Amino acid sequence: MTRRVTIADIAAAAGVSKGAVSYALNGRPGVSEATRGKILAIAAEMGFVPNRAARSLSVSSAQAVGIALRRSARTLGIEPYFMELISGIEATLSAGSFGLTLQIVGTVEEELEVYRRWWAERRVDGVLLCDVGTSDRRLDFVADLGLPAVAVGGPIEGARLPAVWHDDAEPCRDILEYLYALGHRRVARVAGLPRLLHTSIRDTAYAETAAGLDLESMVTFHSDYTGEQGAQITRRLLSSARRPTAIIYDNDVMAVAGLGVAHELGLEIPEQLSVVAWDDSPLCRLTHPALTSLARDIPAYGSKSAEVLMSLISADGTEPPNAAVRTFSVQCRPAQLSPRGSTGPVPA
Amino acid sequence: MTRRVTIADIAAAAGVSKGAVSYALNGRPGVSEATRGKILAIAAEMGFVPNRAARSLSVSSAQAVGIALRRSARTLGIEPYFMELISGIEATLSAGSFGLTLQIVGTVEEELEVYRRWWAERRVDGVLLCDVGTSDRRLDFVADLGLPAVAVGGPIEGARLPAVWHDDAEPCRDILEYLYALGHRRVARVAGLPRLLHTSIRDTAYAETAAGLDLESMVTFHSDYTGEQGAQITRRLLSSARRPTAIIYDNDVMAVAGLGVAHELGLEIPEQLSVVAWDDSPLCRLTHPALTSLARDIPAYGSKSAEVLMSLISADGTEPPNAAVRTFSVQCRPAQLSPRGSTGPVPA
DNA sequence: CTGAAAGCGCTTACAG
DNA sequence: CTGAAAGCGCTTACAG
Repeated sequence: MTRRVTIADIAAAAGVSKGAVSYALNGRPGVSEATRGKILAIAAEMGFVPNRAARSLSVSSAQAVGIALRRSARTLGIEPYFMELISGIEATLSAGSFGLTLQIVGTVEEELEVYRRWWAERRVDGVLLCDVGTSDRRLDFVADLGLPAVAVGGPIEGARLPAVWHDDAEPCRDILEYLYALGHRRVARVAGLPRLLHTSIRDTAYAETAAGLDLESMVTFHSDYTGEQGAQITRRLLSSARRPTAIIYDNDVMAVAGLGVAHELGLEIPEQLSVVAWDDSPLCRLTHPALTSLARDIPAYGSKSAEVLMSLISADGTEPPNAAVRTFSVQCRPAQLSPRGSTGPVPA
Repeated sequence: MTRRVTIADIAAAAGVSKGAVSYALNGRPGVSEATRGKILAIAAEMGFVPNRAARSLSVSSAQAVGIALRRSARTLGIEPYFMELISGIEATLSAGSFGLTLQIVGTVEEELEVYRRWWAERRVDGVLLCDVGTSDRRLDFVADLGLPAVAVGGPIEGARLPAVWHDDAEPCRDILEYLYALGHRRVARVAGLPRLLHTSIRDTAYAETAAGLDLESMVTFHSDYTGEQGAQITRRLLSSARRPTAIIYDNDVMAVAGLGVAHELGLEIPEQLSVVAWDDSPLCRLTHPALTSLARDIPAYGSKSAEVLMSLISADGTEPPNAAVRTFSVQCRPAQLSPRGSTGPVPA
């Protein structure tokens, strides 16, 4: 545990001032190429790594972004979505030598408080907002705070911050038309939390598509994404008089749970029931039969979000209220239908 | 976006020195109760939040701990284990107003490099080492570095750092004796990565327990924890001449995959095959029948690890090479058998 | 109990 | 191109 080497040590060893060392290290003008090379060599030899706190204090930036997650431990664990998203985010951040600070919160109020504190402390330079809601207090809050932020979800009308999103409507149309082509006329959907933006976008898309097809029924039940609710709703659906011949689930966890219920009731899949899952995690390939799903590249989605946030942060210093940057909206590739064993034609 | 308030502002408003403000804010002696109260009131009114970087630079501590995860995006996502662990860790850290810095790495070399950099930068005050191996380079590396660290796993012989762990041997005995009591004589195990410490501990425990019972066979296949390998090994096991009547999986993901294969082969569960999973995530209740599992409180495990690390960090300043603290070993409650529908007696 | 000052390790105008 | 100096916002001995 030797003493940490600082720019003062390098300056002494190189026989120059600390300022010169800083210029050399940061690749800025102010030193000749000769001294720059010498300084760099000495720094490398001494194993110099700049102290973050000192740098942050000087440039008034944390070189870190934050994510506050408002989900319970068990919900977070079971949803492959978040870990995949975080993987993508983290990979991009660390490539830009940004750190990722994570905090789990219980309520919106707590979440807002975390943002306020992080920003006041300068613990982060910006945040990523997950689980965007239809009417989301956080959006205005961070904008008012002046905290750089990117919404991971959208599109958001009248946004005061950039959003990274993918079209949820198109995949909804795809899957419904696919099921229709397979002969399904009674389709049910186990949807996510109604307060989430993408749930409401899907609600609308399904309703509009259904209106254009002569379906016998298209019912939707909202849930909290847990396997418990997925199973419970499925049980109710499958016990009804004219039960659906196909069920679409808004996440993979509920689809797996629904499949379990179908097995429990002795239904043959896909002969007696077709099942579709959103979010093609490996979970979908674990079941028998494997689940037909709507696959998105979630790590790429996280990556893109991090990228936009980093550009927002670096842009922020130069021209603060840049409307063009703020309302920047990036659309990712929509979910693709990935048909597997859990869907099939309705027997004549 | 008003200017951030600093202790200088408070000092000016209160008519005292910056030093007095610092003493008052940190609850240290050096100010009278009267001025302390006045300073605190002004600070609260002005919405003061101390700048992290400045504090870190002064006290030479980051008020943050780091976790480097060496797993792929998809493996991380599918394993509820990590998110649950992180939830527990994070809850405890933020209660102590420590931040959590997360990084995902590809190789051990990268991981070691991350530790070196984090410590040199003072980006973290300590790290949590997950996925402890039987022969783990990281242990000596961080000890040599002088970087405070806690191993999340153990027990570790000749440890130079504290370990938080739970006994894996006892649950192994429990489950094997339970299966034996149900009449199972041909038991198979789909184990985790052989390089991981807990895998080898379980290997030994099963072997020793099996030796004391008159089993016909007790085979073990090692895997990488993915559903793919779980399914593949299960297929092989169930296609063999004298196939096992019970299979124990080292994680829940493989157990779910194994159950899928059993369904695929038309086996009745538990009549023709009993299935046991380690790690009782909600995943185990999603299947039909629900999986008998070995349940641990993983968030609590993470919590405890974070707690030990924080105490190690605060102890570190006072008496650096404290052997008693360093080799501190905390044993958590071992996994408990949670019987559900996937296990049953062997038909006569 | 209180104030003035130095220091943590960087960055960045500002003179030479 | 280079050096000396001030400053980022805290903490902490050190005198009064």
